[in-house]
This record gives sequence, C-alpha cells and structure tokens, in this order.
Amino acid sequence: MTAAAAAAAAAAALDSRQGPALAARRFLNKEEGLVAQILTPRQRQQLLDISTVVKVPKGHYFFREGQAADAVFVCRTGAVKSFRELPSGAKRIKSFLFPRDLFGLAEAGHYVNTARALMPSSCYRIDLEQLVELLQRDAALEFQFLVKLTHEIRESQRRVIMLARKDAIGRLAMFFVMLRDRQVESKGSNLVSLPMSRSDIAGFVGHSLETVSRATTRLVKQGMIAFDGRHRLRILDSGRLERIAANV
Amino acid sequence: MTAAAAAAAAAAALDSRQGPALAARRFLNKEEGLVAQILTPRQRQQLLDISTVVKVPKGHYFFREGQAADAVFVCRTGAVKSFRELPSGAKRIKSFLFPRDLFGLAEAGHYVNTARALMPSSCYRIDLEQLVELLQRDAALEFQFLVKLTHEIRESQRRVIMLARKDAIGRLAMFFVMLRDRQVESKGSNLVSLPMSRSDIAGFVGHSLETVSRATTRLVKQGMIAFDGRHRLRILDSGRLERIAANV
DNA sequence: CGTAGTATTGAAACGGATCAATATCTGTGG
DNA sequence: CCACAGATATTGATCCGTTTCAATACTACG
Repeated sequence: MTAAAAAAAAAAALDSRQGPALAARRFLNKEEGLVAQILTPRQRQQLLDISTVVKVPKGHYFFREGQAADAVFVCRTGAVKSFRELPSGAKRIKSFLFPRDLFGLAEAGHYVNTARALMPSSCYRIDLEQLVELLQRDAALEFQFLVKLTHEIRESQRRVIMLARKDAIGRLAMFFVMLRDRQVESKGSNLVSLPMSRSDIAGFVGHSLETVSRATTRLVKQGMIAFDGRHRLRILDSGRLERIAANV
Repeated sequence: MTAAAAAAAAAAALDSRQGPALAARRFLNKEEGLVAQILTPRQRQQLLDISTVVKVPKGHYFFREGQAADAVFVCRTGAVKSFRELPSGAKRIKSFLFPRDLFGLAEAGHYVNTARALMPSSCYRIDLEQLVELLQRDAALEFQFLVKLTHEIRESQRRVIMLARKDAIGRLAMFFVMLRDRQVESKGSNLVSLPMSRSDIAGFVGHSLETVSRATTRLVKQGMIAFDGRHRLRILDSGRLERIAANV
C-alpha cells in the first residue's frame, strides 16, 4: 500500500484522451502537483485491445450484485453509481463513478455491488481473464493498477473520515468538496454537477433523505452554495465551505 | 481493484511462519476457503533481504504522521494502532494492526498516520526504495501486493458499512466480530484480545467513549459477551452477536 | 500502596430519524 | 410543446438515542 504511494510521488502527470485511463484523483488537501499515472501509448493500446465500449441509457445496469465477475470497467462518459441493496430495502451507495474511474470490485468471482448509470453513460469493459494475464506479463502496467488501488484506499479512508463526523452540514460540505475535486473539468468554475438523487446522496453520506435536504437548505441559506435546478450546484463561498468540510 | 480479486480467488491458501508475510484476512461472510497470498520461499527471502526487524516497547512509535516515508512495515508480533491526531485533540483511529498486517500508507512521500505500539511489538521494516525496485522486477510478487491492497479496500468498505450504522450496539458487535475474525489464532476459542483502550475503540467506531462503555455493558448484560479484565473478551453467544453485527 | 490515567454510570440537552403533509421536478404521451 | 402523473424533494412536529457534562469507580504502574 505504501509502496504504491511512493511510486505515485515519483510519477509525473499525464493526460490521456484516448483509450482506457485510470483516474488518479486529487486528495483532500490540495497539493501542488496532480499525481497521476503514466500509461504509455503501448499500454493503453494493450488495454484497448482487450476491452470493448459499452453504452447504456440512464438507469440501466452495467452489472448487478452477485453476478459472475468477468470484467473490470473504466468509466468513459457519464456517471455511474455503485451500490448494494440491503435486506431492509435501503440502498447503501458505495461510490459514484465519473470518467476515468475504475470499478467492478469482485469477491470470490462475483461482483460485490450493482453498477447503474445515473445518466447516459459509456464505459470501457476490460475482460478480466485477459487483464490478469496482461498484468502478470507487464509489471509496469500492473504497477499502475497498484497505484490506482492506493488512491482507492485513500478515497475510502476519506469517506471513513466523513462518516465519522456526526454533523449533517459537515458531511454534506465534505461530500460537495469531494465531488468538486473529482470533477476536474469544473476547475475554477465552481460548478458541480450532481447527477445523483438526494436519496442517493443520503445513502452515500449515511443520513436520512430529510436530513440531507435540511442540511443543503441550510448551506444555501448561509450563502455558501446555490442551485441551478436540483442537479447543478454552484459553490459560492468555497473558502467557507472548505473550512466547514475540514473542520473536524 | 477487481483484477486482484479474481487473482485472489485463484490463489491457494498458504501459511507463512518465517519472513514477511501479508495477511489475507477473512471477509464478512465466512467463506469456505481462506483466501490467502502465495509468497514463494524465494520471494520471502527477497523481502527479508531488504527488511530489518524493529522491536519497540508498549507506547512507542514506529513512525509519526508527516514524517518522511521511507519504509513499509509488516507487523510481526504484538499489536499496533494507526491513527491521526485531529486539530480538536481527538484521535481518529484508522486501524489496528496485528501480525502479518501491512501498514505505512504514505502520501506525497510522507506518512499519513502515526503508528504506535499497543503492547511490546516487533515489525518488519521494509525499505521502500528497494521494495519498489523489487516489485518492478517481479510481477508475481507485485501481484501479491495488489491482492493485498484489494483486501485492504474491502476491509475499508467494511468499516464504512459499520460507520453507516447508527446504533451503538450494532457497531460494537461488528467491531468485535471483525477483531475475532482477524485473530486467526483464537479460532474456535471465542477469546479475543482487546489490546486497545476503550477510548481507542471509540475513536475507531466513531462514537464517544461513554457510548462505547454503555454498549459493551449492554452486550454483557444480554449475555452475548463477557470480560476477563478489560482487555480480554470472551464471546459467549457468537450466533446472536453475529446476527446483530450483520443486521443492517 | 498510592496516584494518575482509564472506565463506568447518571442526568440533561441536542440533533437526527421517523412519520406525515405539501411542494416541486421529470419524463411521458397527447 | 404542453399538461399531467408519478417520482422526487422540501418542510414540519415528535420521538429516541447519542453527546456532553459531571461524579464516582476501577486499574495499572511506579
């Protein structure tokens, strides 16, 4: 886990517009440099060779919980939610996936979560068997996956930090900041797209739908954020929002 | 993330008594086979060659948050807690480490957490630079780390599930079950050692110290668990405890 | 054996969950 | 393109559990 982090530090930033790419996201505290993976053109081509592009309309599934796992996915366009249906009927949202995100965690050969498109989306579908074979042959490529997993762990830990907070406003603030930081495109624009429903947000931050609603209302009333419709968030006072988000 | 899982499924169980070993822990739902890593004797020797054994008394530190990260650690004996000091003074416990656990997550070349011995402990200290080099050369070994990271992610997700619960008893039950499952030695014995303080537990499960105390008391009164002193837990009715732990 | 840190127990207050009613969207078909 | 219906979201009132503050009990270590 740490090994990868060191490598990540050593890695230079790279932008990849074509072919599968792994998103190395920014961390909580803004760092000077965006740590990213290097995929050589050849590696990207190798991944392309064993992958197909899957397009689905809003609300459709990439895979469902329990299904045999024979592929990994990398989000290409759109947005996806990964969740688990609980016996109680509630949905526990595991994560929201945006372009360049890797998903498809399996356990004992079966998908752990269900992946559903929040809007019309497309993903690279990478055959698992071939991928494993490829990784075994190419240590450098495998290393990129290792780095990617380290990011995954940190992201998960960030979520743990969020859930450890008891105040609804703080959790929401963290959630919004996390989303903004992930949407690299919106850099500087202070516009964040919220393709998920309020109830999905609730499932993610671990509060009830009503509490999420009240908390967002309070943030709006305090002038930190504003909405252009329910799925378009504008951050008005990012300094204050971040202070609340960081204020543990 | 998924690639590794598939490989994990393919991996056979192995017990390693000497040299660094990576713990592949059991998952929430007991599975038929204990999924573990394979480290060949040669790989283990390679890791040994670049590692040293560090012994510290109770309460001492392996490293502190922010320190330059130049090594990974694998717990050998004892128990370690990994945590972060918050501005507010509170400690947020990231994880408890037991023999065979890997730790030392770094970000931008510095340790993210502080690692402190809960009891007299020893760890393998693996030089990071050499490890990275070794991993780059040995895809198979690197793959083991990849598998290990996948476990780490699942563990983290399990923690997320725990934190998403609002009831104190449920969280505690999950915590105790998690601990028991990690202490492979205690297999069948129903005895779990709790080397950490109540306040550490509170920091881990995300509740106040008092709430943890009250919840354990209730579990005791309901006859599910009992204590031999504050650091020795006996699970009396593991069926009921597990049902509460799973009852999401 | 005493003392400082650690844990338990009690009482009061705060905040989120839940139940319930109303308002607002979104996507569909006319 | 509009209107309408079902789904989604907001807002309100009450209840319940955790936090907090405070006092007391325990335990481990010198």
